[in-house]
Amino acid sequence: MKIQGISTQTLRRLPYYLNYLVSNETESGGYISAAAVAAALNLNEVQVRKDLATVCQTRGVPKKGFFVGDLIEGIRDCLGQNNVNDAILVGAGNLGRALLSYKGFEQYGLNIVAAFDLKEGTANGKKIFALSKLSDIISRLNIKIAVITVPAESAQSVCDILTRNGILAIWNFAPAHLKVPYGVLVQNENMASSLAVLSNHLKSEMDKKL
Amino acid sequence: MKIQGISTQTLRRLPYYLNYLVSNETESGGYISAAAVAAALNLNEVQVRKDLATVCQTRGVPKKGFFVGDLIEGIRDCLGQNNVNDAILVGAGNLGRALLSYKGFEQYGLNIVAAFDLKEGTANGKKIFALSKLSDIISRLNIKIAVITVPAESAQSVCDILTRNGILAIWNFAPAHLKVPYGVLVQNENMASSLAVLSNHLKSEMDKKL
DNA sequence: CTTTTATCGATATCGTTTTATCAATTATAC
DNA sequence: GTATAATTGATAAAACGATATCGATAAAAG
Repeated sequence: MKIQGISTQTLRRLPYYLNYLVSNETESGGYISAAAVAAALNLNEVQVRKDLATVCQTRGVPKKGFFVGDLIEGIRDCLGQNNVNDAILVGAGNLGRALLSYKGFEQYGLNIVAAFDLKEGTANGKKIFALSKLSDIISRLNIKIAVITVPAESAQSVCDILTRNGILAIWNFAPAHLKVPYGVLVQNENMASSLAVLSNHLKSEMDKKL
Repeated sequence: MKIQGISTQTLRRLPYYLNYLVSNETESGGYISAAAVAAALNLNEVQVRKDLATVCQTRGVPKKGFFVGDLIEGIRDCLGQNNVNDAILVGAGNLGRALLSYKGFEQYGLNIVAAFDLKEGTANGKKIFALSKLSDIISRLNIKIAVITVPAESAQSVCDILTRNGILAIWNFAPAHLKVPYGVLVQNENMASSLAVLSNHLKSEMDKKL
């Protein structure tokens, strides 16, 4: 299957397709058209067609659409949801603890196996390791994914430790732009950025009404 | 100030600038150049210059840069961080509770004043209201922002209730595309989408090494 | 006062993503 | 078997965002 060469934007839409396809699998009669998916998810039809064609092994059939089973399998393959990825989390503050207690990650293929903070402790019944043990544990467990939930000031230094020890993908919740070596991906999950967009929209909507 | 007509991407970068500018306000000597900010945040210089020029009242001064005070004020204005926005949260499952217990939102101008779920209860010492009271409370408190943390299946129906009652901005954590009336903004914060990007990157990096 | 130089602002170029268009294909109906 | 209609796949156009280039400006230095 074509795993590489999928645009980031397409990749971000795949979970939406998957969710819809799985929850409607039975009633779709085996095939579904790009137009139907687009209408359901409120997306552009051509965009959906291109996305689906990218991930689906089999071609779409005129007058019928794409075979739902192949679509689901193709998307799952691209997302790697069949093999759970082990990850570590650095920063056991408020947000870090909240994420640790969130049970929904495994469903998406992420398994947080260890958490770290400045000093040892426990949170939600899970052991928090001292930062000094970071390098050791990453390399021994051969971890490739890390979640960063430390304050912005320390994000880069934590990031440096991580990449030096072979981390390839970082899910960054700190409000800081991280510099990483080539080949390492940073996915920023900045609550503040999202709130920025929301809040600005709200403000201009309110202004309109004055 | 120019609140409307700011691109979404610029808007998402504003919190980064703000964070950097505030934490370096004293040592910057009053003025800072776009190049300096760009270097610190690992961004393109021209991009930063354009962004800063968009939000700053005063023009940048050759050989000096932008006046930091004006920058901070301009960004805060755009983000509406001076007036905390009251919000409600619907869905007190794992993720919802995690967000409720997260103390960092007010810092960014969001204040969750009430939470709702199918049935009443308490979480983290906060009262959870029954969904039936949603309409009433939204209109009485004149809430304009809502956070959705319900399962994908019920996201659209919750969303409909919200928009019917005057909600203008929705922060959607459910893996579902929401259809909203014109003028309502949905900001998707899909963990699954982010994980999709991370996981796919990891997969293709690992494939390279084989 | 003049020269130098850092910085901005504007314009142009480039690449990516989205959207539009249309011919090719094939199931379905007659 | 032929016509019809839905749907795809491919190509083109448009929109958007990021980056490069360069002249204009004003502070600083001589």
